Amino acid sequence: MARRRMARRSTAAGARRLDAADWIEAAQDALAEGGIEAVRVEPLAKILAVTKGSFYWHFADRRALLDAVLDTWAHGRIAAIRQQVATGRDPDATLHHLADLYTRRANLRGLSIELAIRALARTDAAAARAVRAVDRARLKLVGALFSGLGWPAAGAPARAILFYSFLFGESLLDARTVTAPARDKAVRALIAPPP
Amino acid sequence: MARRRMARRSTAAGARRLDAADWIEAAQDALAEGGIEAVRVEPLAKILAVTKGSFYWHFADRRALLDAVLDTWAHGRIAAIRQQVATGRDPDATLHHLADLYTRRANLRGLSIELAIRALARTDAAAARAVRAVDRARLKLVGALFSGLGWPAAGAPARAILFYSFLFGESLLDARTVTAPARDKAVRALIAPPP
DNA sequence: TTTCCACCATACGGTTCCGTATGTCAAACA
DNA sequence: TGTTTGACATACGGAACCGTATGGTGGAAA
Repeated sequence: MARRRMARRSTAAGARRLDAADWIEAAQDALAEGGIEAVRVEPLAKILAVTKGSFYWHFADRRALLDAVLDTWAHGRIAAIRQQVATGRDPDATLHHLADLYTRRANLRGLSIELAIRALARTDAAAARAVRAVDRARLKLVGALFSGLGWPAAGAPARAILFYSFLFGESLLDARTVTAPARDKAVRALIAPPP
Repeated sequence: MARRRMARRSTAAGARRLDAADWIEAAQDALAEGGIEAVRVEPLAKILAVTKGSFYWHFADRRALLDAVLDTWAHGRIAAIRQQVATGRDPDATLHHLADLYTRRANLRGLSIELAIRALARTDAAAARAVRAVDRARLKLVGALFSGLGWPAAGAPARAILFYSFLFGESLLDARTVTAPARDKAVRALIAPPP
């Protein structure tokens, strides 16, 4: 439930008309809650309280919706990481904030979407492309943060890989087995300056 | 294609009869190559060159197959990690060997199955239980390896979490963006003894 | 040899979903 | 006010699957 730009156009009965963005947002919700196999045309239509006649007005087919979701996700994540590293905070605080977004479940919906897309990327070429674009941007920018922490040019990229791998990997481990103190300890070890 | 206990029973025409284990193995193949949505009764029957009449003889329903796959996977992974740490090698060599199994794609099929099951675990309770059992065993045993490397009792569990999070997370990143040298550098940093 | 049964084939009904074709209606427009 | 048109609803055909019911068969036991 991100921005709900309300009442852009509404009939007398208050029933809004939909556009492609509404379908994309509903698809992201389904992706977060049920994975890729929950992103289906007719169930989404039911959730949006319309029929699939609406869907096939806005999209050619289901594949077009998936591509739009991937495109929206990739552009959004790239814009987000650029914004995160441009806040003027020091690298240490920025990295801790980025880590919190995933490990502390500050953005559970975003995390679920990300994991679903990365799972899809193992078999879907378009998803793999979206992941590649996001990874390139993140590893570049986060690598610069580690450089700012004092890591040499030869070590910063590996540190950035370590950082992001941990964030995604940790969310795949059993949440009841990974205790919060151990997890936070791992995060601090990752963000620590070079010896 | 693990052990193909061949010709346990075969007809004159060479057409083997199947048992539940054959279906589980085929399901694992499908899981590795197409994710959970590829594990379907009729497509599997086609691959095994039988009809689904065979399937419903060995299993009550599709859910029973999934549960059997999860059970087989969990027991197999727990037995495997116990065997890995009991080889008599020093902790450093054992950890590097474990890391290679994932990061060097020495066991791509196993990795794909693992990721598919962990993705499923986000929405499926039985899969979550299987993941929990495996994580408990692995984190305990690998934590002991880090203790053997010299990490204190207060730091070894976090190190084990870091280790396994990295392995799974790294395989979710774009393979073309994560260079092999940077990846290996990250592995060495993870397995390094405490400062 | 006959019987038996594990294993599978065949056939079916039912559900869910995709995609298309076409009708409908309110709102913008002329 | 009549006409257009964007945004649906309705209805349909078809495919893919699930699960069941029941019949067939080959090999081992009796």
